[in-house]
Amino acid sequence: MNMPKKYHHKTVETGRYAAWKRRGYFKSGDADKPPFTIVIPPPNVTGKLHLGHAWDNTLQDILIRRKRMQGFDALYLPGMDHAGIATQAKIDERLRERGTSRFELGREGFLNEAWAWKEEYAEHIREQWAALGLSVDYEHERFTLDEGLSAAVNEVFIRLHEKGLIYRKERIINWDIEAKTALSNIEVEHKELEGALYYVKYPLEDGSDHVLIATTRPETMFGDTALMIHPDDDERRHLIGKKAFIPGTRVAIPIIEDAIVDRAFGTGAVKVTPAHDPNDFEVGERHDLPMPLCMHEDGTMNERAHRYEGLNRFACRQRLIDDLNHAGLLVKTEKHVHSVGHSERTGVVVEPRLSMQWFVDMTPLAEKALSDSTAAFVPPRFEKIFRRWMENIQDWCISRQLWWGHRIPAYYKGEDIYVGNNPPEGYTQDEDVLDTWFSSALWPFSTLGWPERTEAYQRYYPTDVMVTGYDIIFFWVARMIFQGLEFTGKTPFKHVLIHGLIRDDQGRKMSKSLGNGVDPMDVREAYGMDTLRYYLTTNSAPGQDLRFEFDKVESSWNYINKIWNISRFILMHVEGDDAQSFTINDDALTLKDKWILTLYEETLERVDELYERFEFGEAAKKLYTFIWDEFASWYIEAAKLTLQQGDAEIVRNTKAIVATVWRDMLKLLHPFMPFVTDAIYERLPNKDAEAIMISPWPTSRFTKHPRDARAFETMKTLIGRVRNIRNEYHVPPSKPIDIRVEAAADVRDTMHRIRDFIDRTLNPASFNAADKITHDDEVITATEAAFTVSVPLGSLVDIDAEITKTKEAIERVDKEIARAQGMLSNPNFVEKAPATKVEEERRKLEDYKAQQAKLKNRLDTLESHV
RNA sequence: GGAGGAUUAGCUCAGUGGGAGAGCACUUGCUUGACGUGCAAGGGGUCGGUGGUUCGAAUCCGCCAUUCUCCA
Repeated sequence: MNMPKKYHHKTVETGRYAAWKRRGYFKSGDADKPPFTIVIPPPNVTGKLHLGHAWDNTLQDILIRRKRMQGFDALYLPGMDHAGIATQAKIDERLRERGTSRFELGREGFLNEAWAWKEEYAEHIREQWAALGLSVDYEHERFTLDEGLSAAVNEVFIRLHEKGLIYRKERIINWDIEAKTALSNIEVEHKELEGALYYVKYPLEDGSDHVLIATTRPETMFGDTALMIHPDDDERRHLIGKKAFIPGTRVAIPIIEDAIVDRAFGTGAVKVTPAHDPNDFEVGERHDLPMPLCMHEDGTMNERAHRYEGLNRFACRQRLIDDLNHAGLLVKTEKHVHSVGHSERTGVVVEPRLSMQWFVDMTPLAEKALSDSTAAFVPPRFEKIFRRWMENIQDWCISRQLWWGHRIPAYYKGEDIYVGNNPPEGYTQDEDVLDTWFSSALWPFSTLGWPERTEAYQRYYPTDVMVTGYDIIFFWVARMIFQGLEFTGKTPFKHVLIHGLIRDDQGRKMSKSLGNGVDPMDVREAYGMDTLRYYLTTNSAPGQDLRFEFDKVESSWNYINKIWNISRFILMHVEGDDAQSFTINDDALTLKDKWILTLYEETLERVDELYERFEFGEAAKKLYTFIWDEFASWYIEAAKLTLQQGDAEIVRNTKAIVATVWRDMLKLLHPFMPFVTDAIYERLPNKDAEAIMISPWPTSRFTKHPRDARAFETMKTLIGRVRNIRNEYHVPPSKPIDIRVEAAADVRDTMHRIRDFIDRTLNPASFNAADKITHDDEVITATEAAFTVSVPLGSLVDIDAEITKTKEAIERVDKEIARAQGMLSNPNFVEKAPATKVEEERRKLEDYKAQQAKLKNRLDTLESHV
């Protein structure tokens, strides 16, 4: 026995992962077992994993480790995502620091840089997976830009195009002026901002009057191609067909009518900028208006803005407003709160911009997803979120003006477009790449070899559980579902386990800008990865956010330290024993043995059920209570005596029970804390496998003894009541006390059976038990249904205080009796409530009545003393 | 505007039809040979408000309040 007194996480964890990997424990492929598959949500190759990854991945590892132990061919498939915009931005930054740029390097040179970057960061990520203890099968590791996965992306693009579900059109898209690429709708975050509504005069061409327009974006006036009023606008009806000048210019635009105008907003007349606003674009199409852009791709004004050319859009707005004001064309400015789109990637205000892009026609795909998806969301409420989004789906802009990604398999020659894998001579490929999520959507099957019908694909697809945060249900889960159904005919996973987000100790989202992030590797350094894993996965309810608190991390550490010390105690007694000696002899079971084995069975059943329902917090809590409050605090304490004094067979049997129960508890804990359980398991003389992670998951094995279990619970209560008396009256444990117990024969018999334990826990000077006990001295009494225990404390006894306490106890019991009688005298309850409930209430009522009688006697005795 | 979450002990959170729970914090005592990062005992809550369903509601339903999030 050379276990240190204190749990030392570094010693425990160092080298352990490498050994598991070396021995091939993570490998899948045993065809004799049923498959169980989880694909990792591929982290971006941009950098480090954060606490969110640690949480998400640990949940996956918990599921996988348990299923592996349960005899499944468990495949936990790892991989990474190329993360187009994010990675390209990082590489651009690196190049800038080096004094160069991707434009200087050219596309090929840039891609070489990008792949070097990927190799570097992939290695970082693998190191972090190892630190997390993830039992991933590296032989199946994939990257979204791998050859096979790229082939899958091309296949999907080409097939959707053939079906007419992918099209190329000039439309208003969300333009990120910083990344200089299109974004999809869900990559835009809407924020309420206080802006202004500017009231601007557009002079009529004939000089007779002007039209007053209210706009939040005056700088786009250089892209105006009409003014618009409502057909029912009688006051301004005469203006229709006339022309007005864009203020400050000699550019005349027509005044048109369209029912889309909201007459209640602003002045009831609006400007139309078809190339910079989605609604105006529709108007432009309806009225066949020209659609000029007035900005460059970087958000600066173009030549149409005349003297404002080159200014960025906001600087232009400011200057323009000043100038209009001086020219008397600005009538007024009102504060105006409105929703402004920001790039989810770069944070800049998104510019709606007319642009030629590729789109997926979502309608038929969404319909199929809604009717055919069999994904069971956990918790179920998240399914509603998925469905609502699908029901209100919009077409998906999938082209990105980037270099790092899957280049679109479309080729051009003059006006001709070819989409496919083998372009004819003389065609040049589209410069753009696809949205990263376009390839992520295929992840559950592209990683398994699709579109080839590989062995892995046929064996492991569809996958079993997808674990991810609620923040990417739209981005990812929904898209995997419709692409899976479209291309494999199956929902790509049976369950979707949704977890929340990690927040800081004040409930704020962790973010770089706030600087409130916590690095999982720092937590590992201070507390160990088992502590972090346990903390993350057991401290919130499914789907709920988690507030990161070091106090709780610490209490998780304390728990593992407790587990360490329980193990230490057990190993002190059993280490080196012959493996054969751990067979439990049912004929030699003591009361406490029957109690703990009964509790063990109940715990195992319940924990398994909770695991199966993904209720890890509850499962862990159940284990915690069993291990700490029952097994350690009572069973081991009682076993200490047996191990010292019992006869040889009882000692052997006690060791067998302790070792068996504990080995199984380590197994139930293993998915949460793989390192420490592995380290302890390997020292056990009764281990049943080479390593805990490949050992069999415990199943029901003991007979339950409910009556003995209840009898032992009564003894726990008895001991508790006497301890309470000692504490209340400040009688130190070292001072022996007389103990008298009034109880029926069966209870007295039980007490007799655990007399040594009573002696040890209560330190009695004398111990008397009888049917009826009368006292002629001053005693402190505790009354239960099954017994009355009294301790004579002489002058310490305050009769008045005892009377008060007894009266309070009677009041409590009276209340309970009233409650139970109320229920039982209600015919509706007796008829409608389950029979077990009714029976339970009857039993309680009898217990309370018994207790009440004893308390009343006690009160009489006390009062006669006064 | 629509949808959803949260509201339970000082703090952070579980629980979810049938006697209010945990961790931390707090009080008292303890050199009990696994653990003082521990052991023993204890104090502390009209489960946001309100109406309803039910024999019975912290738990289910309606409304209100506060707060957070997503969507438009």
